[in-house]
Amino acid sequence: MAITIHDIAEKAGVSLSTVSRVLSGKAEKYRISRKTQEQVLAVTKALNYHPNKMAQGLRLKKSHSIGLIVPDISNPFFACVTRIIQTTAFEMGYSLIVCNTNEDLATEIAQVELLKSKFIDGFIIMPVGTEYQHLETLVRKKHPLVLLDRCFDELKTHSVVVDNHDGAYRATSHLIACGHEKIAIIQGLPNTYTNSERVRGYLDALRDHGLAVNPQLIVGKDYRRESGYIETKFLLSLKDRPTAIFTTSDLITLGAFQAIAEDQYHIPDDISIVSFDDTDFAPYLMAPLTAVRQPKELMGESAVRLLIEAIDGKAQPEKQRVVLKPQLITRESVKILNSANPAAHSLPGKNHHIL
Amino acid sequence: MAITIHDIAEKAGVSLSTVSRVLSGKAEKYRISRKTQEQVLAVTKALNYHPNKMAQGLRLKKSHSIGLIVPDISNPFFACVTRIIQTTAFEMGYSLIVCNTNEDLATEIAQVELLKSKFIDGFIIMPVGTEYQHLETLVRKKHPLVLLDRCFDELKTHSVVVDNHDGAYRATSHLIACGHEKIAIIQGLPNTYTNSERVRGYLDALRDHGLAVNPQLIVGKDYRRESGYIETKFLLSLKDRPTAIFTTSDLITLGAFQAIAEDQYHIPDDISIVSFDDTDFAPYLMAPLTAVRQPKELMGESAVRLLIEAIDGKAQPEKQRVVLKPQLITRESVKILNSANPAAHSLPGKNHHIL
DNA sequence: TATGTTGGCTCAAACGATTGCGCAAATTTG
DNA sequence: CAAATTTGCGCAATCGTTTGAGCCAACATA
Repeated sequence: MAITIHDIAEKAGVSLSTVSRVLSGKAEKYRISRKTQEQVLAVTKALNYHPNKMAQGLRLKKSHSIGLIVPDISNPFFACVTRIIQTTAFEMGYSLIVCNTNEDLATEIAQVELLKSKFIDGFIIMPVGTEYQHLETLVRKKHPLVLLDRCFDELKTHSVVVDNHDGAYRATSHLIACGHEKIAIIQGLPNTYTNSERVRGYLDALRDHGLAVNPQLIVGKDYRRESGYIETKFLLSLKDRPTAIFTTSDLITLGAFQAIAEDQYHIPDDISIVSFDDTDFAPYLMAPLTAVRQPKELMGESAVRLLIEAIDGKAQPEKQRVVLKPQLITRESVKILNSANPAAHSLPGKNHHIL
Repeated sequence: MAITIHDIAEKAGVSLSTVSRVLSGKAEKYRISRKTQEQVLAVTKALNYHPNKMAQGLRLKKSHSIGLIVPDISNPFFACVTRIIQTTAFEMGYSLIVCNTNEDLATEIAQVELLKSKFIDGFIIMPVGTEYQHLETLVRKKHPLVLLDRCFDELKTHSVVVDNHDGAYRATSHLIACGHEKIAIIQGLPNTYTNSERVRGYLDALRDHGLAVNPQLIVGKDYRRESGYIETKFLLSLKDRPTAIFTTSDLITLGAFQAIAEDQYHIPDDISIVSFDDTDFAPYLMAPLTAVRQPKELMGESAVRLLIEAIDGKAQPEKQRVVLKPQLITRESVKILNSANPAAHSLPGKNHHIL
C-alpha cells in the first residue's frame, strides 16, 4: 500500500526509530549524524513518503483537526464566518470538520458526541443556545472549546461574541433618531444569549428615549426567512401598524421583504427596516439595507486563535470572553420622518454606497 | 484517561477480543455466549465507553470521514450545496472535512495533499477547474472521488454536474424571446468546464435564433462580485450598450447591480439581467431576479450517494456522470421589448412570486 | 475408550507511528 | 593501555483496535 517509515528504514539501511527521529526533527536530540539524516531524507523524498496521520494521531493523541458546529452553513453570515475559520485554521496547520445543527438541540448534542469520539483537538461551537449541559461535559473533560457568536454566562469557557446589546441599541436608536416611534422587533430564537441581548438593546433604546414599549410589536421565534415573512405579515395587518421594523437577522429581513412586497408596501416609504448581520447581498436588496454589521472576519479569526492557544496550553487558564463591537451601516431602508431632528440629518442618506 | 476495551475486558473478566467482538456485532460469528455478551454490554454501558476512532481507523483503514474541497464556502451557492452534503453525509455516518480553495489552484493542490495524508475515505471536489494533474493522481491511486459542479472530460471519475449548456441556452433564449438582441454575457472563470458550457449555451442560443455574436459583449474572468461590477461598468460605457446581460453567477449579478445603480440605470427598464444559480436572496434584490436555478439539493445529495457507493465498492466501475437539469425561474429583471411575440407573453410576469 | 464435533473463548500479531532506555563503537581522558 | 565518556543508533513497548488461528472443555458418535 502506502509508503511507511518501515519502507524508508529498509531502503536507507537504518532503523525505524532513526527514520522517525529524522522526520520529526528530533535528530539533534537523539544525535543522528548528518550523513544518516541526509540519507533518510533522500530516501523519504525518493519514495514520496507521507506520514499516516491516523497512526501519528493515535500515538500522539493529536489529530490536528478541529470541529466546528454551526447552526446553518447556508446562512450567509455563518457561511462567511466558516470560511474565515477554515482559512485561518488551515494556515495554522489544522483542518476543519464542519457540522450543521439546523438550530436543533438534539442534532447539536449528536454532533458533539460524534466529534468527541473522533479525537478532535478542539471545538468551535456556535450553539443553538437553549441548553448547555452537553457543553459543560466538554468543559469538565478539559476539551478545548471556544463558543462563538452565542455563549452562556454560566459556562466557564472561552468565547467570542459580538456586543449584541450595543448593536441593537444603535439600530433602534437610529430609527428613533430618524423620527420613528412605533418600532417593532422581529426577534430570533428566544431565550438565547444573542437574542436576549438584542432584545435588551432594543428595549433599552426605547426606554432611554422615553418611548413606551408595545408588547404587540415584539414578535418572532427564530432567525429564518419564513419567520420573517410570517411576522411581518402580522405586523402589517395591525390596525396601528409600526413605521419601522428591527429585523434581527438578514434572513429574517428577506422574509420581511417578501411580505412587504406581497402586500404592496414600499420600503422605506411605507415601512422602514433595520437589519442585523449586513451580509454581502445587503446593499443590493429591493431597498439597500441599513444594518448592523457584524465583524465576521474578526470573529472567525479570534475564535481560531483562541482555540489553538487553548489546545497548545498557552491560553490563560482564566476563561476569556472576547467581545467585538458591531457597526451600524446606514443605507436606504430607513425613512427620515423628522427632518427637523439634527441627529437624523447627519446619519443616513449620504454614504449609500458603503458596500 | 478515556475508557478503552481494556478496561471493559478487565471489569467484565473476559479478553480484549471478546469485548471487541461483542461491540462490533461479530458475536454470532465468533460464537460468544449470550451471557458473556450481556455481561460485556452491561460493563460498556456502565463505563460509558466510546471507541477510539483513531485506533479503529488505523486498524481498519477507514475514517468515516470525507473531504470536501470547495472554491468558496461563503458563496451562497456553494454554501447551500455544502450544507446538503454535510447533512447527507452525517445521515450516512460520515463526517465532513471542509477545505476552501478561494478558486486558487495552488491552494487546491495543497488541500488535496493534506486530505490525502489524513486518511480520508473519499473526496468530493468542486475543482478550480483549470488543471487536473493532482486529481488524476487521486484517480490513479484509486481514491474514491466525485467531482461536483465542474468536471473534466478527460478525467475518468464519477461526477455530478448541471447541464450548464442547457441552462445558459434557456437563459439566453428567454432574453431573445423577450425581444433582446444585444445580449452581453459576463462569464466566470475562462477555460473551465462549467464556464465553457455556459458560454457555449449562450452562443448556440444566439446562433439558433439568427443573432450575430458580438465579441465585445463577451466579458468576465471569474465568478466574483468585483468582476461583475467591473465588467458591467464596461458594458454600460459602450456606445452601443447591450439591452440585456446574462450574468453567469449570482455573485457576478450583485456586482452588476452595484454598477447599474451607481450609473443611475434601472433594472429592467434600462437593462435586463438573467442570472445563474438562483440563490436564496435572488427574489429580493433591487429587481427580483430572473435566473437559472441549479438543483442544489440534488447536486449535494447525489454527490454524497455516489461517493459512498464508490467507497463501499458498490458503484459501477464505469465512471458515472450524473447530469442534472437546471430550471429557468422568471421574475422581474427582464424587460419585455416585443409584446408582439407570443412566446414572450407566456413567459414572464405571471409567476413573480416563485421563491 | 478413542475420535470427532462443536461451543466459547483467548493469544498474539497486526495497523503505522513515537520514544525511553540501553548498547556498541569511537573518541577522549588519565 | 585501560577507563571513562561521548557519539550514533537500534530494541521494544506503546497508542486502542481488530481478527485469524488455536486451545480447551464438553458433548456426541462409533
